[in-house]
Amino acid sequence: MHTPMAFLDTLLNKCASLGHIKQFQAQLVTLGLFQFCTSRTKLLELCAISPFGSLDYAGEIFSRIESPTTNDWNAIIRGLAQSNEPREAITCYRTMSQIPQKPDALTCSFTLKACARMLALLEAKQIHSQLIRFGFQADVLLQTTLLDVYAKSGDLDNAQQLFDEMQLRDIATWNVLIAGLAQGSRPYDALVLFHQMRRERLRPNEVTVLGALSACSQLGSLHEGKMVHLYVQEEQMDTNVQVCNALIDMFAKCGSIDKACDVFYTMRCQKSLVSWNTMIMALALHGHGAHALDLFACMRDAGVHPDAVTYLAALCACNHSGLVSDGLQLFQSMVESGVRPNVKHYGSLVDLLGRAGRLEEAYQVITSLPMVPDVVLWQSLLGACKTYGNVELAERASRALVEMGSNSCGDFVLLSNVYASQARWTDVGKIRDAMKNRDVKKIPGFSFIEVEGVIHKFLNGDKNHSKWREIYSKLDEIGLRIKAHGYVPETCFVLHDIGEEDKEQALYYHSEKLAVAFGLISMRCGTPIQVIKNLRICGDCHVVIKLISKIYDREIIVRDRARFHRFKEGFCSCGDYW
DNA sequence: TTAGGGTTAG
Repeated sequence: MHTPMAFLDTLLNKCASLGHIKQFQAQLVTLGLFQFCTSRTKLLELCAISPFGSLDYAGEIFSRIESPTTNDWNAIIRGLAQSNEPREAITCYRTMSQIPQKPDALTCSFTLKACARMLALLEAKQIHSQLIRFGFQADVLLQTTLLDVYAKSGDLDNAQQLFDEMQLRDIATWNVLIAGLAQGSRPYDALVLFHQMRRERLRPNEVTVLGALSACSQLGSLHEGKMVHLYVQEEQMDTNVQVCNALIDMFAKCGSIDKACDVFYTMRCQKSLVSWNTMIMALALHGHGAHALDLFACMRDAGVHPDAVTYLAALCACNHSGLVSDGLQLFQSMVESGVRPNVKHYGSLVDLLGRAGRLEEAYQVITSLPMVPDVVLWQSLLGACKTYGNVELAERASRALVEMGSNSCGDFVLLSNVYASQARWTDVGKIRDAMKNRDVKKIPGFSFIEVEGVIHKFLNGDKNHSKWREIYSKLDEIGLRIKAHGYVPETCFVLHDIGEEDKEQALYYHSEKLAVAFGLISMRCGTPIQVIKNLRICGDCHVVIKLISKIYDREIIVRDRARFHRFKEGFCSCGDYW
């Protein structure tokens, strides 16, 4: 014998379309139960959050409730938090604070989720203080949600503090902080936490591993990455497609394109679109353009449809390998296949045209863009103008950059280099003055190198390393040897108001050179030296490292912001294009 | 009754 309520619940469980939801609502109204029974709240929730529901219709149901309960509000807020308009969830939460039905821990949880999606730190802090007032703070799930908002919004100090203060943590709590640190600016701390977790005999799961791998990728730490890989194999997590994708990305970004290929080709699970995208991007990063285009063709044969990321990766591969006509064709086929190019795709197109010396066409692309151009497009054009010595177009690009409010050091240096290449020294001087007057933003360059599992970091002109004297004397030795090979410092890469000799000094001690010198003195002969730089590699360093690879017969790999440079026997895998 | 953590570009 069923009670009427149990009967309603059974019926509700069978709802699988908006039509069913409407029929159910009509039943409730007919039976006179709509205003009073809990089934109404369940119905509302179903309508607000299930894929076949409708948030708009949920709003309509909600508006017919005479006095909505906290649970009714929760259903709506939960729906809004996962919608395209998460801000509405916060608005709703505020409205709710003014009525008799007070928010509960769940209301806060859903609203915080909305904050996390919007990176709304301020709003999250307000809710945090209310949580303390309401006495909800002991709840692990809620605390973890809160921790997640702080971490995602970049307030890592608060996230860390919250974590330290928590009485009770579970695996999700650790995962949130690890992922937050990894995606924020503290990948090293993420790995420390990962190891601490293992020491405390907690068992990292797939989510933990994804965070740890992301940290390894950023640090370029092959040593750490291999350890995580080992753990993945031990725990048989390599059947998880996301873990495999993260492994591909990690190996590629840590310089080991062969291992990345291994993982890709021997995956035990079904490859996803992301697997293909990651692998194509990995090959692009290493300048293996032809292989990347092969894969692009293979994925279509495998019935996987390329998306905007795939096209970007493939275009990037063409760019980095100098496959200009392939790239232009690819862009065309993208438009034809209905994938709408975004500003990044146009950026690649400008790069391709610029690289081919088709500067006017590149300029036309930017000026006829169906969207607002970003600074990167103009910067690409400016770079191409430098390569081809086109002063007039370089000035136009610079003007555009200034109008867009760009105040980056690199832009000024590029224009100055264009002038310098034409021996227009008065103009070079003007740029220098402009830079002085404008308080130009300069992102400090730094480089990492991993030696025997320890990561060493160098800034330009850094003397903080315990072996700095040996490093500097190695650089002096390098300086002498490369000059004997005909090296002339390209001081146009420096733009300070200093004399030529000082300029040479400024170049000598660039962070990537310090890291390479440290590698030479501390790593066994024959071991490749691998360095990671946060910015693009400097032109002079590129010349110097090519020479070092030849004179010292050493393979040197530099990962910069854009790609890998593999120096061997005096040549670089980028073919001097970057 | 209902909650938290996840891979590619940028």
